[in-house]
Amino acid sequence: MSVRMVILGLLSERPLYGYEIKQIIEEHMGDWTSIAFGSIYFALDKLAAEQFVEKVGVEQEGKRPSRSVYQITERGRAEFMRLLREGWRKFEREYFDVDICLFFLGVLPLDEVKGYLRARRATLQEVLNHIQAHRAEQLAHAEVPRLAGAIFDHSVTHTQAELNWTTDLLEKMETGIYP
Amino acid sequence: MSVRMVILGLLSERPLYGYEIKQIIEEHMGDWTSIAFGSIYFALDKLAAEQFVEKVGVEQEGKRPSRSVYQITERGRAEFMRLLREGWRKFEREYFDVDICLFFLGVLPLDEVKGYLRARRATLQEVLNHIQAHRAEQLAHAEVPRLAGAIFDHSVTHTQAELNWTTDLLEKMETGIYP
DNA sequence: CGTTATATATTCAATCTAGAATATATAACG
DNA sequence: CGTTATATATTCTAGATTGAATATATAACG
Repeated sequence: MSVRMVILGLLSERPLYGYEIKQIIEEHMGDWTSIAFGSIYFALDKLAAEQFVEKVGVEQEGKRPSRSVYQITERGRAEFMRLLREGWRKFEREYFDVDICLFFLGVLPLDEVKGYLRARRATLQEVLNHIQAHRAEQLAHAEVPRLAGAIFDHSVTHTQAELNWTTDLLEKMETGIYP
Repeated sequence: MSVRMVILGLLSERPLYGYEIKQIIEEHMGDWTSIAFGSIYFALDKLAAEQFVEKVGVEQEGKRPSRSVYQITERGRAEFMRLLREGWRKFEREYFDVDICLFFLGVLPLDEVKGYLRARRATLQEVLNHIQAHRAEQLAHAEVPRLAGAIFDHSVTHTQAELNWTTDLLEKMETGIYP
């Protein structure tokens, strides 16, 4: 549902075509979301069928592929607000593949797994550094909305949480508490 | 990929049929994973076509629907180990719908959003209490493998992280730092 | 100036997922 | 004992998602 939310949100500011939406997402939201081309065009089709958006025309620059521009409708604005309310209200549990790997610990040699955990720990530390550096850099530009800080903090918090958990698990494995 | 991993993992212990796999997942892994019927039967079909599992026969108790029992093959065991290695190695960034809602803050009245954040904070605290109680209860039974503790900790860590972030964001909104 | 790389714009096939629909068996209950 | 609820077992459809494939335009570079 977040695909629909992003598209309606961006279209609520001005009319856009598919490729442009992809570009905006990558440029302005790339740190905390990712949506494939297929998903965007699929969602635009569906939203148009539901009359939440409508095709306002087909532009073409020179001989480049023509582009279908969509604008949001009144119904679409209402739907966007509904989706936002739903998004704020719903709390989704998230699942981690690593938990499944851990559940089947014993299938792979223990030392091999410890190696993976050490690598994960290192990667997580790198990711954390990267996010924090990127955060500082982004927020130096005053143009970025203030809330961008909160969104960065979200990533930082969860990455730090994952790093803490990984470090703790590895320590318990190395001192023989686990498995 | 986690669907395949779970199925191959469970089949690596003994032959099972689809519904049984669903039951085991809900009973033993329900706290940290969830797989729908459709996904299980789809994956079994696919795994069979790839010769990672094979149908060993069709049981039937009385006049109940017959059940197709699958067992893992040697190729399947190798594939399972490959998937485990891949699972340990890959680090997947996760995205949160709430970040998108936050990006579009300003569309809904600010007080309404604050209300949602307070509700989220309360829900998160409840979820945290619930996990911790459940964790204590589960680990009291000595039969549960020791690593179950680590998996619970994973949920606890991330739920706590989410709670911390939410609390912080709300505080900044209430003291006027945000938006 | 010719060649290669990159950017523009969309479509498509392949895959995966959730959950309702189906159909029957047993348990529960007054 | 009849009715309702729940458990067993799978199938099926509708929907969603990804990433490659397609086709052209501009930039880069020696």
